[in-house]
Amino acid sequence: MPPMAPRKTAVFDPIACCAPVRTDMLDETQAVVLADSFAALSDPIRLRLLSYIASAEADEVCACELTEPSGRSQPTVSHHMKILVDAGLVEREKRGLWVWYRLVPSRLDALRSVLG
Amino acid sequence: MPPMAPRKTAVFDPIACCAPVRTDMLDETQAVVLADSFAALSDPIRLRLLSYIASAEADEVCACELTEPSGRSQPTVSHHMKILVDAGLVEREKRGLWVWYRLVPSRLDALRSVLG
DNA sequence: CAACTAGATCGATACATGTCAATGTATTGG
DNA sequence: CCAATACATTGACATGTATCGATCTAGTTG
Repeated sequence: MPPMAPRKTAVFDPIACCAPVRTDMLDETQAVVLADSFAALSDPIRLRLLSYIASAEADEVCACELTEPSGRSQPTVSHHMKILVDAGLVEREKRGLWVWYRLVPSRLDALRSVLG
Repeated sequence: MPPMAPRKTAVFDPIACCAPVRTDMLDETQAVVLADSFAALSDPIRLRLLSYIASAEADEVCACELTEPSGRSQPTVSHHMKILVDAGLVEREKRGLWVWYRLVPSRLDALRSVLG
């Protein structure tokens, strides 16, 4: 049996905004929530969709603009956008026939801070 | 057809350390690499294992110490640690019978900066 | 070398996920 | 109200992933 190192106690702020992965041990519940967020980023198509919106001049992008650059069918893009929206990384707004997507920067910042 | 917004051109530094998701559109290859990294973080057990190592007093943790707090079998823990190591987030060193794991902070920082 | 041990690998199973054609739904315009 | 349109949902399929018991591998110790 190798030597035991002492461990810090886990003190956690339930606000999802800044779970300190690198300073305290995550409990089961926090881990599930965070894993879901990272799962939304774990697909190349979704990363490209997110990046496409983020890199647009305008702060929102029409859904009709996403199908072609992603190289996937319309239902597939719709499916992936739903995952990004459900993860809270993107906001969806329907205006008339069209749907517009916007980033939710605070959520991206939150995820970023989790890695710090 | 809704109004078209002009788009920035994608200029990319192939060094994985700082792909700017929020300022330029990712190409296929970058997206796959990054998606793999986030996939390593997309499981609650792996997040807890990572967090366990990160929150330890010592800068390395014995594999034998990981099975019990994770609540999974030894083969399952070994499987998840391999994924973290393959993703470059954790380093593995075998000394005698035991295996020791260390974080790779630069990789975590890199992933963090991707969200910025 | 033989017995023991820590961890990796294998094989099997159950479940999750990406994908698209087909169809459904809501909104607009004639 | 009817035809057209933009997007969502459904159904089906293939692939990927988490899990664990059983076994293998490599290092240690007598």
